[in-house]
This record gives sequence, C-alpha cells and structure tokens, in this order.
Amino acid sequence: MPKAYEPQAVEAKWYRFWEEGGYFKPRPNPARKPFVISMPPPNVTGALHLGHGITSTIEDIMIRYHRMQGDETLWVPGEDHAGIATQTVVERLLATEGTDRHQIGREAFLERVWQWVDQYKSRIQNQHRRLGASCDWSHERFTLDEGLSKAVREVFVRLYEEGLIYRGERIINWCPVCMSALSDLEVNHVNTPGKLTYVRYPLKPVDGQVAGEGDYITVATTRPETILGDTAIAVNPKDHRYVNIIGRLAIVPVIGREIPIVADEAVEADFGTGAVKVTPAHDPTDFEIGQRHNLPRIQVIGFDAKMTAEAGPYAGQDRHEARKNLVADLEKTGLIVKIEDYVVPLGRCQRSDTVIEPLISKQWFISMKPLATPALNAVKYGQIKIVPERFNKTYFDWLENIHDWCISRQLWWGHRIPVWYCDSCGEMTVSREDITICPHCEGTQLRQDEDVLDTWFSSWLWPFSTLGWPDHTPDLQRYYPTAVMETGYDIIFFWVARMVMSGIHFMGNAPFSTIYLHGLVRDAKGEKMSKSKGNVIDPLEVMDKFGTDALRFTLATSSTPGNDMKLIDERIVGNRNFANKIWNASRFVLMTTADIPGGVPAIESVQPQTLADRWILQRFERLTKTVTRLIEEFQFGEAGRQINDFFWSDYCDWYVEASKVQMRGDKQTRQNTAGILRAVLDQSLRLLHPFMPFVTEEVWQYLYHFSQPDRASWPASALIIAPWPQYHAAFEDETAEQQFSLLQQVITLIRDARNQMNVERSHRNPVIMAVGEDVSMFEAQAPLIEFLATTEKPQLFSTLAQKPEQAMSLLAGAVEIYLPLAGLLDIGKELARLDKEIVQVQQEQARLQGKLSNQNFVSRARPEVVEKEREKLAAHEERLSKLQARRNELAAMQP
RNA sequence: GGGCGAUUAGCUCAGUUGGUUAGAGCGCUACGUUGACAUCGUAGAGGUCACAGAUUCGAGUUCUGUAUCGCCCA
Repeated sequence: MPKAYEPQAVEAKWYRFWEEGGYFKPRPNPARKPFVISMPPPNVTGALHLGHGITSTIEDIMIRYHRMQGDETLWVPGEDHAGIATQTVVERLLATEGTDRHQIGREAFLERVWQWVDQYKSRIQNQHRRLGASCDWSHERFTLDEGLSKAVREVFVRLYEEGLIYRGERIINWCPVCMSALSDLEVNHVNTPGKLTYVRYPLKPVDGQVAGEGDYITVATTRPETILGDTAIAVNPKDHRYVNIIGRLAIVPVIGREIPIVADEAVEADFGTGAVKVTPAHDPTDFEIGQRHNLPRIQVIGFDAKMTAEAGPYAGQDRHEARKNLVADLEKTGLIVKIEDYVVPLGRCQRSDTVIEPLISKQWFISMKPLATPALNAVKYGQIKIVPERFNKTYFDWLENIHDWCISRQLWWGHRIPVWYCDSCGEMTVSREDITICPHCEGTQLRQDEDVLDTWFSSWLWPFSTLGWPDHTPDLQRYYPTAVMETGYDIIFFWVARMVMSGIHFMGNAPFSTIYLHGLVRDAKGEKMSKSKGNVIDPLEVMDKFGTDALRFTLATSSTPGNDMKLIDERIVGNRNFANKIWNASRFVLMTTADIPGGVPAIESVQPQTLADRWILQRFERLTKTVTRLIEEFQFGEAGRQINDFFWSDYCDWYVEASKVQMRGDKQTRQNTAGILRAVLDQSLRLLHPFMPFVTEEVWQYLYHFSQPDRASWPASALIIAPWPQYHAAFEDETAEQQFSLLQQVITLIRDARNQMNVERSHRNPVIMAVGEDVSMFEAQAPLIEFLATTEKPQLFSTLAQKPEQAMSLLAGAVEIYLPLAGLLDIGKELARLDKEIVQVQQEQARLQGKLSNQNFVSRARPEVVEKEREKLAAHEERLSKLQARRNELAAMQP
C-alpha cells in the first residue's frame, strides 16, 4: 500500500466495479418497502456545477445507507431538455456559423439540438459517475424520451378534457429576446433605481363650460412610454379628492385620445397622486381594470420591444428610446409636473436577463386552483413532510396565492403542443396521437400548434413518468410513490410543488413522502456562483485536486439542513486529509496485524479484554446508534462529523495508540487486539461509506482480500452492499467510559507538564500517583501511561502519607500525580501555577454552592440534575483541599 | 409591503426535546520526524454566543423587540 492515499488512482476503478457488478440495481426485497429517489434531472444545457454536486452527494448518502440496510433501493437518474436554455445555446452556436434557426428550418434545427444533447448527456452522466452517484443507469430517462413524451401528451389531453387546460388571450410575461411567453416563475423581480414621472392630463371641459386654468388631472407613472396606450385614468372610489371628476374625460397627451376617468378599488390612493393611468395592453393590473370597465386595449409596444404603429410619432422606436423622447416632448409642452427618483421592481427574464414586457397574447394555460388545493393538504395533513419544516410556510404561501400557469412557449425545442387546427372548418382538435384528418370535417388542411410546452410541464411528471406511466408497468406498481424528493430550496415552486400536484392528480397519491431541501453552495465570499460573475467552481477540478470523497464529505458536512454554505478550500483540504487518515490507519492495522490469522471478525463476536478494548467498543456502539438516528432524521452533516470525530480522535488517537502496547502482549492479547482493530475498522468504514464511498471501498477490499481464508464468513463481497452496523447493547460500558476518560486525563496532564518543563522527548520521567480505590485499575493501565505519556513505570499508591518533595503535582479528578523532577522544578513558578488553579476551582465551587443553596433550584430542578451538581461540588471541594494542601507544603519548602 | 434565514474563537462553521467549565477544522504559539500517517503527532492560547427585554431554579438554545447582512414573494 502506498504511503499516502491517491484518490485519482482508485476512484474510476471502483465505480466501474460497482456499475459492472450490478450493485446499483435494486435488489428485490419484498419484505420491505422499497426506498426510491428520483434524481432531479440536470439541464442538458451544460456541465454539472456544485449544486448538482450537493444534490448527488446527499441523495447518494441516502441511497447507499438504505442499500446497506437491505432495502430494495432504486435511484432513477436522468436529464432535462431545458427548453429555452438549450435552444438559446444552440442558437448561439448557429450564430457563430453565420446562420440562424429560421434559415435552416425547424427540422434541421432540431437535429442540431439533438446532436448537442447527445454530447452533453454523456458528459453529465460521466460527471455523475465521477461524483460516485450509485444510481441505476438502466433506469435513466430524458424528458424528451418517447415514453416521457407520451406521458406529456396524456397529461395535456386529460387536463384539457377535464377543462383544466384552456387557451386564452391574457396578459403574459413576454421576453423580447427569447421571443417567447414565460410563466410568472420565470420572471425575476429586481428592485432597480428608476424615475417616477408626474404627468398632467388635461380634462375635457364639461359641456357648456370653458376650459379653466388648472383643469388637469396629474398621474404618476414609472413607464411614460405606455401613455400612448392609455385608455382610462383610474382613481379609488373612496378617494374624496377625485369624487367630483369620476366620469369625466381626460385627454391623453401627444396623441389627444379622450379617455374616461373611472373608479376602481385596485387603485392605491397613497401611490403618487392617487390617480393612475390605465394601459390595459401593457400591465397586468391595468388589464384587470380594463376588463372591469370594458376599456379598449391599445398595444403600443410590439413583441420585438419596438413601438407599434399605434404609438404615432414614436412608431418603430425601441421602447427605451421612446420613453426618453416622449418625456422630452412632454417637458416641452409643460405637461411634466415633476420627476422623482423611485425604486422600480423590474421584471427580468430568468434566462436572458432582458426586461420583461407584459403583453396580451393568446396562450395555453392551466387552471391551478383545483390542483393546488390537494397539494396543499398533502403537506398540511402530513402525507408529505418537508425538511426543514420552515419551508412549509413558503410552500403554503405560494399554493394559496397561485395563479394560472402559462404553459405554451414560442420555441421549437420541446414537446410540441398536441393541438391541431383545421383550415377547412376552423375547429381545433386536442389529441394523444398525431392526426392528419380533421375529426370535425374530415378535411386534411391541418396545422399543428407551432408552440411547445414549458419544460416544467414534463418535469412535473418526473416521479411517475420515469417509471413508465401512463402504462401500468411493474416499475410503476413497485416503486411509486417514491420515498424522498431531495433538491435545492430554490426550485420548491418550479418543480417540487408542481410534482406534488401532478402526482396527486394523476396517480391518486403524493409522489414522495418526504421533501428534503438543501441550501445553495456559494463561493468563499458568500456570493452565489454564476457564469457571468466568473466565480463558478467546477466540481471536476475540485475532484481532480482533492479527490471525490473530500468534495463529498465537505458538501455533506459544511452546513445544516436548508442553509447555504460557503465552499472554502481549507475545508476540502481538511477532508482530503481525513481520507488520508483513514488510509493510513488502515495501513497500520493491516501491517501490524499481518501475521495474525482470523481475518476480520464480526464485531459482535469480539472479546474485549483490556479497558481500551471495552472503551473503543462502547464508543463505537454509541456512534452507531447516533449516526443511524441522525441519518434517519436527515441530519447528514452532523452524522458525518460524528464519524469523523470518532475515527480520528477515539480510534486513531487513542485506540490505535493503545493497541501498540497491546500488540506487544501475549498471543491471546495480540489475537484479541488484532480482532478488535479490524472489526472496528471494518464497521467504521461501513458507517462512513455513504459519505466517502471510494476510499472506504478501497480500504475495505484490502481487508476483504486479507481475510481470504475466512471469506466464506464475510457477509458481502463489496462494502457497497455490506450490512449497515447494528447497535449492540452488550458493548455499552459506562464504567469503561469513566475509567478510560480518567486515564486520558492523567496522560494528557503528564504530557502537558512535560511540555511545560521542557522535558526531553525521549526521556522517561518517574511518576508517583495516589489513586484511592483505583489501584488495580491503574496497575493494569500502567503500561499505557508509560507508553503514551513517556514515563517510567508509575508507582501507585492508594494514598500518600508523605508527599514527594521536589515534585510537580497534578490532579486528574481525585487522582494525585507527582512528577519528581529533581532540579527542574521552580518552586516559585509551581506555586503560581497552583494559585491559578486554586482560583479557578474556587470560582467554580462558589458558583456551584450558589446554585445548590438556591431553594428554588433544589426543589424545582429534576432530582438527577441536582444530584449531579452535588457530586460536582463534592469533587471540587476535594480538589480544592488537595490543591491547598500541596500549596502549603511547597510554600513551606520555599527558602 | 409580506415572509424566511443568518449574527457563536482571528477565519469557516457545529451546537434538534433548556441542565458539566460552549465545541471542531483552519490559522496562531511551543515542542517533535519514536516503524500507520508531516495530508502527521503532542500540548497550549483564544469566546460578556449581535444588542435590549421577558419566561424559567437554570437560556447559545424559548418568546418579544431592535440592529446589520442575505434570500424569497408581491
């Protein structure tokens, strides 16, 4: 075995071993409920980033854990066709070739996209392999697969037939760069510094009256260019300032259109002047006001974001140009009252970052209310549990205020809407199968709807479409509903909530019982990683540099569920070092026990002899219990940290060191020690395997081969399917825990004293100890003290009538330790040290006395808590008296 | 405007039914290459747990408010 662990040398080998060995496939176990996860399908647009890294790591931890628990485990991988994103990258590619999709046509364009997809799909698959994802590749799906496309059509047709899908002319979010409609969720609202412009609209004189000076109404707007499309001015009916002019006509500046002044509840009286201009064709609120008051809709901004012919003198200008020009013109005519700085919540396209234009357009929608209510109830009444629970609120708020979902996109890449229009009879047909003959008039002049469906329209079916729905496949029977949906909290609306809706609606029950939401990975400065900022960390680079296990362990342990994490190099380095520690501890075990037969015994069969043996087994059993509980509670970070602590501190720093003494013992002791070293290592590797699959499998295989003659008794041929450690209460040993802890204190104190006194490293100093009733215990542990604290054989006494002179004195609990250090001891310094310790003990003693003299505490706190405090106080008192006695002796010695 | 989160050692973070003297890694200081590991070991220093109240025998932990930072929704 090499001296240091080299991840690059072994990772690929083990992944191949697992994959080719079929370990990722579900192993049928009818006795237990299958454990199933649908992997959130990454966009086929590009490479995986650290967000996918954390998703894949956490899901793999769960999958590997359940696989080792013996559950029938299925992890379904796949990719998402990512409509707009993919279309955009391929269009960009075409642009570099000097062409575009319209020139080459729909068919050729789609061919190019498929080429792209094939390339990136395999790239994503390989990245998941590098991450160690133990997903079942034979179940891999793509949202544009034949099967999934069938599911999409089925869903579209069913919802249409149920009246939940409709086509309508609504105001939608239009991205002039993507040239497509977007759903509300695909629009980011960004607070942007802007202007609030106050514009005067002249009022038309009432019949018989002459227009008076000041006969104006002033409105405030953040979008002056839409003035051209105004068809009313609205005020709140309760606003007394305007009661008298409701029903009169105002005149739109520049174009002179006469528009009514209407009263509408939607108007906020304290915004601007309390009067607002109404542009039904360019604002969602105005659209609704327009519907209530039957206002005309005048579109002045086109789908290309340029002013339309309706914009009169501004026709053809870009919307931003037109704004500037119009404001300048209004200034000239004196219709601008004032212009204030104002923060505008600008809607921007999630993909292109373009400012969204609300426009009226004919699109396909889903009525969400009927779907949302059952999804809401599923969480409210506990069929689904969200972890962490605080995201319930976010989930509820969104579902309670849900709007209809605009599902049509003016793209070519995606599931084409299964609707045909007949040129002969004008009828529309919605169909599961492609049609060539109109069922209404038998005409053949049919045109399929040009548009495709929102990508989320296919991914919201993911948990069941990947299992074969709408067919009643065995997979669907066996594996639906899945167990856990694990993903980032940023797509709770986009994806998670919608999956719950579709699952309940089409399958009759929720698609998973737990939703686990993880936080976002940020850079070292805490900023969100993005391509435009150039701060994206490539997981492949991290893995090349530090190994996959180091990256995985870092992602798993650097945060608390649902919280964001900063990825910092030092942490990854630390975890690479941990992998190396595992490697070297294993190397030690294999090397020092090489000549001892017996292989790796089952942990329940080992026979602890020494205190250290009993202690490490007790520690391990406690760890197993805790880690298992933590994983079941989705506290993966804490679970990982606990294993790390145990392995490094308890196993390596103490047990392995203690074993070096034991391995010098008789044959029986050596045999036993070797067995415990191996068994605890084997079991620790099992606990760690879900977190760090590669180094653990590598080391475990050494153990396995090393046990060649005993292989028959081994439970598994690979760690990936080795049974998860069971808790053995028989190894619980509170006495060992306490005694070993005392021993650790003694050793640490002596080491510290030697350090302080600058005792030469290899020099063995004498030790005299007064240990009360623990003489036999310390007698047995004397070799450990000699070895670990570098001392001579300790001289043990129950009590010491005559305290050693010229000795440094230490206290471990009630155990007195004297280090005769002739000539080295500076009595003055020693007195100062003792004084400092005395003060500390006195303070603590005072605190405890105060607590125990408080009647409220004694009578109200739980008896065991009070008892504990009493014991503590007694211990402190004993300690104090010993310290003071020692101080007096020393003081007497001082010249 | 509504909601959520964070604030603990120089840095990055744990601390999940309220109960030892609040922990880890990195960094820092001292010592060390003894046959697993210098990607290491041994030991040490370092914190009024953002602030102000409240509840409680007891609060980093529960409640209220404030401040700063971040995110989501409208």
